[in-house]
Amino acid sequence: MNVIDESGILAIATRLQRLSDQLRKDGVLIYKANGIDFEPKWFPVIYTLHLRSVLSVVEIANEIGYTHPSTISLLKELEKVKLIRSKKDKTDERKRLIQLTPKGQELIEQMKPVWDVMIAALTELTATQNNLLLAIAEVEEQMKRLSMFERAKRIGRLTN
Amino acid sequence: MNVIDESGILAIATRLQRLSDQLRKDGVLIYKANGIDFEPKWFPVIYTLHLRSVLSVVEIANEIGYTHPSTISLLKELEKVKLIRSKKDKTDERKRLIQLTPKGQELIEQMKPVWDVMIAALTELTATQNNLLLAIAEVEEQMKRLSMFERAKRIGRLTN
DNA sequence: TGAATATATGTAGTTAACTACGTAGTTTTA
DNA sequence: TAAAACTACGTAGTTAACTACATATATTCA
Repeated sequence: MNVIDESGILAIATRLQRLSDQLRKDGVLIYKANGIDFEPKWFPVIYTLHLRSVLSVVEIANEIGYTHPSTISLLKELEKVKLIRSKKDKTDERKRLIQLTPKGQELIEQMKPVWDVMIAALTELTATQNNLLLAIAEVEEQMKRLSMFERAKRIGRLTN
Repeated sequence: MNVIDESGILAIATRLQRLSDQLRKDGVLIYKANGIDFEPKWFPVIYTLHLRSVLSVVEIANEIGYTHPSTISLLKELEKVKLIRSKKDKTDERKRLIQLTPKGQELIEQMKPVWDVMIAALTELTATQNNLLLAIAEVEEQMKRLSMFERAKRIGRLTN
């Protein structure tokens, strides 16, 4: 992938995605090597419920930064493997309240030492001159102030 | 997305992907605002052909770091909108040689000033304390030396 | 030189996110 | 207090990458 590396910042979206994919694939391998039946894509939901215990579908979606349909399909999977369960909110019939099952809580306890190993491996990987995690946070912050599109408009004085 | 931001490095794959998506979406808007009919996902192929002029399917796939089936589907789209064309390699009948059409070359000339604006906007966005592009390159380099999985094995002394 | 292996391309099906749209409750307001 | 607007959830269909498999041509080697 010479050309993409050399094209510099224009291909940054491609490179971000590729890096994300690679890390996620390694995540799968690490869980598997530890005998844990868990997919990295479930992490945001499970971790959120670990911290907040009972949340509605949309609350989870907001916490993890996904759309609610994406969240619903994750929740369906997690319900199927019995890591979470849900019940109607009695005070607001529109809402479905989600929480971990005992099995889900046990799995989290099993995963905690694996998470520690992952944190260590990731910290090692990203402890370079320019820290990736900090760089992401900084760029997210910059984008909150003014998106790439807004910046391009300003720079290029677009009519639109 | 409070929880994900707070969960730190464990959710780094999720955050990388989200950032990539946002940048790509803004890319679409910027092309559109400049009256250019171009999708950011086409960039790697088009930019590669711009630099190398004639390549086979697999050569392009390697340059852009995608699998060849993904590359084939991009090439199909690009052929449909007549930005590229292909012909059989006479010395090796297995190969299909791909190149830009005149329309493709014209479009590149049209896009160049837009690319400059994008480069400026992205440079502005990522010129923070920890430079995102450099951080990516550094992590890619680290992963080439030893993947996250290998590091986790070493750290956790896994049996597998 | 023919059999085995390797390479190039292609197809089918999967995945994990998305957008667009619909419905049912809840809240606000005229 | 009925209509309008909003909120929560769900479904259907799309997208952009992937893996697995199939086939045709080229190369290597016994």
